[in-house]
Amino acid sequence: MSLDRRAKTGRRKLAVVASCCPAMGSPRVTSVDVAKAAGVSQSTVSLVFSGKAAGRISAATEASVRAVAADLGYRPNAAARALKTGAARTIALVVPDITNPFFPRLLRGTQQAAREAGYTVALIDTAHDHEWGARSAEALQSGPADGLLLFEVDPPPVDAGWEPIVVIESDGRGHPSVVLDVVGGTRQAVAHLQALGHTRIGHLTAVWDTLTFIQRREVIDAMVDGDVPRAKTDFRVDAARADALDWLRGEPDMTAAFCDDDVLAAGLFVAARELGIRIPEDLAVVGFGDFDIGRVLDPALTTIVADAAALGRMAFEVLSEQMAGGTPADRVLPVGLEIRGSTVAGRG
Amino acid sequence: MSLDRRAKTGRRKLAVVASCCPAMGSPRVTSVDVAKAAGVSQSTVSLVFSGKAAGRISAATEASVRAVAADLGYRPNAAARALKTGAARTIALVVPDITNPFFPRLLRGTQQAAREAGYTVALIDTAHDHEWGARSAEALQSGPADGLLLFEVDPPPVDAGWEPIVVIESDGRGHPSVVLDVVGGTRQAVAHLQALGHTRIGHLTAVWDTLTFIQRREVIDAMVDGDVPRAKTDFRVDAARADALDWLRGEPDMTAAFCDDDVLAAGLFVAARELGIRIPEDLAVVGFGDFDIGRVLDPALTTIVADAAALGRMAFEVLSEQMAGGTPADRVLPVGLEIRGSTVAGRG
DNA sequence: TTGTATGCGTTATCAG
DNA sequence: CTGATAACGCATACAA
Repeated sequence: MSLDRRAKTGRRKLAVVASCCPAMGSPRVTSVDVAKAAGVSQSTVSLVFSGKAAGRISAATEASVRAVAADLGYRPNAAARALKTGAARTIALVVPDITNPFFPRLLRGTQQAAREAGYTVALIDTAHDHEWGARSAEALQSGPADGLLLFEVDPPPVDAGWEPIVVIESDGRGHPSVVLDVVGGTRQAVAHLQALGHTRIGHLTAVWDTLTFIQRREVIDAMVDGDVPRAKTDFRVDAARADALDWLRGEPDMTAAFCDDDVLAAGLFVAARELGIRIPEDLAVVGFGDFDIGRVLDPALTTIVADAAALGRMAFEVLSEQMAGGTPADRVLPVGLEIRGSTVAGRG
Repeated sequence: MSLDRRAKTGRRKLAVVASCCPAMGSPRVTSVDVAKAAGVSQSTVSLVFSGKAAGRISAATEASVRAVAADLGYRPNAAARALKTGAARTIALVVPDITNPFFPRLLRGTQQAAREAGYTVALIDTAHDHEWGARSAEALQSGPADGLLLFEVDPPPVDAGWEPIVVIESDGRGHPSVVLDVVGGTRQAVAHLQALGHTRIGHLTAVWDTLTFIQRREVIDAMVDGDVPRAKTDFRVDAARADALDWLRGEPDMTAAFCDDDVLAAGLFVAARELGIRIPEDLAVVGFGDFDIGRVLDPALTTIVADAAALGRMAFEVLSEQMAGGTPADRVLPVGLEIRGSTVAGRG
């Protein structure tokens, strides 16, 4: 009974709450409140705020509704809208390590594209916890996200309880995928080193056996004669430095190294510095990614330029197509070799 | 009429959709579907999945409900739950530049804390677009997020249509805030330089006039005699390098520089290298943040260590308190000076 | 221990 | 051009 009365005098509620205690909870203004205050029906308010007012609601009415709404501080409730429409206008991007400079750029590109399309991006950083990644993907499917961008996370099977998914830099297993031209980039890098006369080329590689790293290993193994000196390490400067220290000591006749990431290359630089190994005279180094950390090294790092932002935008486009009901084709983003001082003395 | 019939034979829908065309849209399984298939009521299913089954639903029933649900691929609809409960179990973190190494770490810390509490973090990167930041904050209040963590974004007034907000590294204007002990850190750094005998100490500062940078300027101005050589620059290595080049040329008698960020310091290093200025002999350099980019410089960068992850965790804790209805106190996170080779030769 | 009924705030389909 | 009214899927007081 008293509830009914409250509903009928609901308009007064606002003033009361505002002057009472905002901390107690948000004074939620609904479309009904706006309708009452504006003297129109709730559906009119809805029409105005869902952008479907054109040609259906008079300009005067719309203006007054908007004015009243602004006055009351009304905002459409996202949960209710999502429930009704079945779309949250949110996508999730799941990445293994937001701490690696590649991923912030990926996120930024994704977010730019998403923002233009009116989508919000929720970023999930799994910190290389595969299970957590998989569970996040699972959880996100329940509805918080209308679509998923998965970087190096095993996607759920295509047939399962299901939602638009695009896979980045890994095997789509049926889902559309977006990848860098890792094979092409690695070939360029190795060819560059070989053109410089290097024959004993090492590979400082990631500890993870995911598609992108497997491809690099395969390309290098195929292009380089004999066995390839190889060390696996974590994508952190200190870890890379420590592992590179051992590696360099154990491979005295290695004259060039391909690193799976600029961060690894930076670790290798530090190790080389400690051992008195000169770059590029004693050791030529190539990285992957083109991060700031490679540009400030002395000499600057030759690297494979990967446009992470473009990859993110591309991934969003593909996801868009998929959310629109299409069946997008896989895409490959070209990469380029940027030659700097770490392979050619006196350069950059 | 036909709608009613569909509702009644709804259970069959699943099989049809599954065998037909998954790409057409997700075969949404609802708690009603599960209830029917399990031969229980919808509320029983709800009880099971909202974790309130203990002592109310028999173990056998619960097990069978779960089995059927798993079989059908049921996931509770987040929007419906959010609508009903009024909480999305999501918070948003708004940052100015995810590309700066500080913020990924901040995010990671926030996410760790949030995850433990069962919250998801949505990251919004404004790319230093203040308006976009403000609008995001506005938009997020509608309900996608139960609470907001705002880094260097002007918070909406406390009294407005309202939601829990914690402000990081800026003026809360009534909202609880979490900040680094920037004043203490800057003091330590300047004192360190002065103890080394430097008197002409410059300041490579940010182009933004936000609280944290204003504080640093004030501390330095107060501690250093005479005018302080100062240059403003963007938080990008190339921008910092370019600006530092001019700055160094124009300030020949400056013997030490405090940089607002390790990224700026890295730019300064590159510029100094190009000009043949030796670090630390000709110029001692202190950074802020303790990023990888400072560790790989030669010599390594003396810096103010700011634990971004801890700041993120702290911010989430404060937000938690607030969401729980409390009125948390502001908090300050201590920072420490890490002395390395860029100020003291032969060190690190 | 389980089932029934109701409403969260929206959107969308209709009459008016 | 506008106003009732019925879902959307879940949670919860209450009845059984």
